[in-house]
Formats: sequence, C-alpha cells, structure tokens
Amino acid sequence: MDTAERLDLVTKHTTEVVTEDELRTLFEESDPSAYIGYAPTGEMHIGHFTTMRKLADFLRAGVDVTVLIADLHAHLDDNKSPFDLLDARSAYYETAIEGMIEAAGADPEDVTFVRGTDFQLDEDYTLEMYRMAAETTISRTQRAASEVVRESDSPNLGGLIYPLMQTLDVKALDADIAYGGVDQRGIYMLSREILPNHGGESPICLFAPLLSGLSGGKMSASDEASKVNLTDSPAEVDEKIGQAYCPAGEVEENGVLEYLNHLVFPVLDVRGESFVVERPEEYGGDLTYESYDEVEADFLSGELHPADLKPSAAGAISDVIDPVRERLADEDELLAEAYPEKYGAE
RNA sequence: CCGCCCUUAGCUCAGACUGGUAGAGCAGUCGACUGUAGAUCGACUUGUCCCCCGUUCAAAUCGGGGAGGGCGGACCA
Repeated sequence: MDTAERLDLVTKHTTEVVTEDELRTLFEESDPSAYIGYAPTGEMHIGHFTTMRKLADFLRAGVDVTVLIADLHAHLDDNKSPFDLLDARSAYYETAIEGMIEAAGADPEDVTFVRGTDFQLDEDYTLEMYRMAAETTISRTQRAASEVVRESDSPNLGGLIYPLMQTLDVKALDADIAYGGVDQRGIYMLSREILPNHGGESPICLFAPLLSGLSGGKMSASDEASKVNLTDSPAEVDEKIGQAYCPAGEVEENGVLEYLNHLVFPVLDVRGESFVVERPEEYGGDLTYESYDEVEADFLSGELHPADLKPSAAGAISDVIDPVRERLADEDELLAEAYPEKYGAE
C-alpha cells in the first residue's frame, strides 16, 4: 500500500486532520502509532462505535493502535464514575471495545489496551504533571476541556487536571497520532501547544465527526431517545429510528443518514455487502445501494422517502451492532458490576 | 475556626416573611395533521417539598438538630 492509499484510508470519515502535511511526512518516514483514549463513564453507544470503527482502517493502513482505558479520567471528570467502580467499568469498556473492533472487521488482538492507572501514577509522569499545573493557567485549561468535561457553576479541580493528564498520555504512550471525536479538539490543541515544553512532541490530530442526536440537534448521552445503545435490541432500534428526526430531502442534523454514512456503509463495505431498502410496490419497489452517496442523492431528490428508509436503516444498524450486543449479553456480569444500580442482581 | 446563603416535578425555579397537606416554564405522554420524524394545534401526566425531632387541630412554610453544596471572613510566625 503506498502512502497516498494509506493517507486516504486513515483520513476518510474524519472531520479534521491537524495537519495533513505532518501526517504525510509521518507515513513517508515510518510506521506511525496512534492512540485513542476513553474514560470509562456511562454505557457505550453508537457514537463510540463510529469512532471505534476507524481503528480497523488504522490497522489496515499499518498504524500501530493503542486504546487507553482512562480510568482515572473517568473519576476526575465530575466523578462521572465512582472511584470504586473504575475497575468494573474498565473491564466492561474493554470488552465492548473489542466487540466493536471485531464487528468492524478487524482483530482485537492487534490492538494494545492500556489502563490509565498502569502508568499515570509513575513518578516521572506525576512530576511532569505538577510542572504543567504550575505553568498552565486555569482559563487556558478550562477552555481546552470545555467540550469534554462536564460544565458546572462550581467546577471541581479534577476537570482542570484532566486535560493536562491527557496531554501527558500522548507522550507516555509514545503516540504520533492522537485520535478522537472532535469534542477532543480543544484538549489536543493544548497538547500541541504545551507538550513540546514538557519533553514530548506535538501530536498529529485526527478527529472523528460526532453524530447528531436522533431527536435533532446534538446527541445527548443522558437522553435515551437521542441515541442507539450497543445493548439495544432490534425492536428498540426500530422504535428509536422510527421516532427519529428525519425531514425529507434534508441532510443537516439527520441522524439516520449519519448512521448510514459513518457506520453502516463502512462496515458493509468491508463485508462486500450492499444496502437494500424494502419498499412497497405502490411507491416503486425495492432499492439497492452500493454506497452512501447514492442513498444521499436519492434522499435529496425525493426519490427515497424517510418512511421507506427508516425501517431498512434500522435493520442495517441492528445487524452491525448485533455482534457487540451478543458479546455483552454473553458476559452479563460485566454490565451488572459496572452499573449495579441498573443491571445489578435482584 | 467563625459567619452568611442554597436544597421543592426529569430540568430551571416560584411559593416560606403573613402555617390550611404545591405551582409555572421547559421536558415527557397521548391524539389531530402530514406516506417518517419534526413544526403546529388539542388534551393529559408528573412530587419521600434534603433527613430527623419538636410546636400546632394543621408544617414545604415556625423552632431545634443533622447532611450535602456554595460564598465570605479570620489565621498568615
């Protein structure tokens, strides 16, 4: 695979590359390494899946991939995970992520998993963190973390340490590329700015798009109707997609189309399958699509009506999610221990 | 260590001074209209009033104690 192909594979379905020149140089000079970090907080959903699916592209392009389960970060961010549940949630995240990588057509064995507490308590790391804390202003740190850390009138100190640690993670994991959703942009721009002053190099950044909520607007992790969960049954997926905001002929904030674009088609692509819309004869009969662009074109022209698209899209989404759901169902103690108040015994 | 303020529906808050067992907006649910959803109309639902004790015929409301959160002062050899 030549450099142009690798670049294409690595950058497609991203919203921004900082910077493309640096990335090209990186591929010409070496086999790069990339990392993505996840703080094990709430349950994983389809947004995580679209971001994670790209790891399959990285692996195919010969990029060394590390997934960081950022357990300390999960507690630092407004105590989103209780301290004594960090291990259980980390275990759940790891299994769910392995399932997503496998469902995306890659081998989870090819990915290196690391937990935050494996290295974030080391003396070198800690010492450098104190230096950073001394040399970085509160407002700069707040701005960096504003899209990631929970907003509050009385923010905790943990939310300010959060982006500093994330910056040090880049160096500790020896990652050339920092990958994540665009919500991470603020933090990694801070990293690019200050990491060179702390013994590291500015990471090259790749950002994945965030999916719109199914009710229109931003997806909210706490609003069940705005997203599909990895544990949703086909019936629940049908229900949620059926209720989704999906104006005919509009692409803006259209979650159904975004799911197809960023998750369903990339996976069908790897499997060599096409997307079939079952449609009553009354409206013209079934349609078969080989690419997302064809779907979007028909949707924009009015040829493809939302009421026909939705059930087929829901079915395709369920298919893609299914392996992950089954994996989690087989190991139901993972969810029970990670979220005892929801899945716990009795 | 001291002082002041806050805690009421899923969310933001009103009601407290002048006790009579609770309200608004948003959210949510259900219909109508659309070959989906939304928007728009129409209807509806929503509560250990932070906890305990006390006063009273009656406490979200008054008194005492406690918990959680916020702000300030003091201390600064």
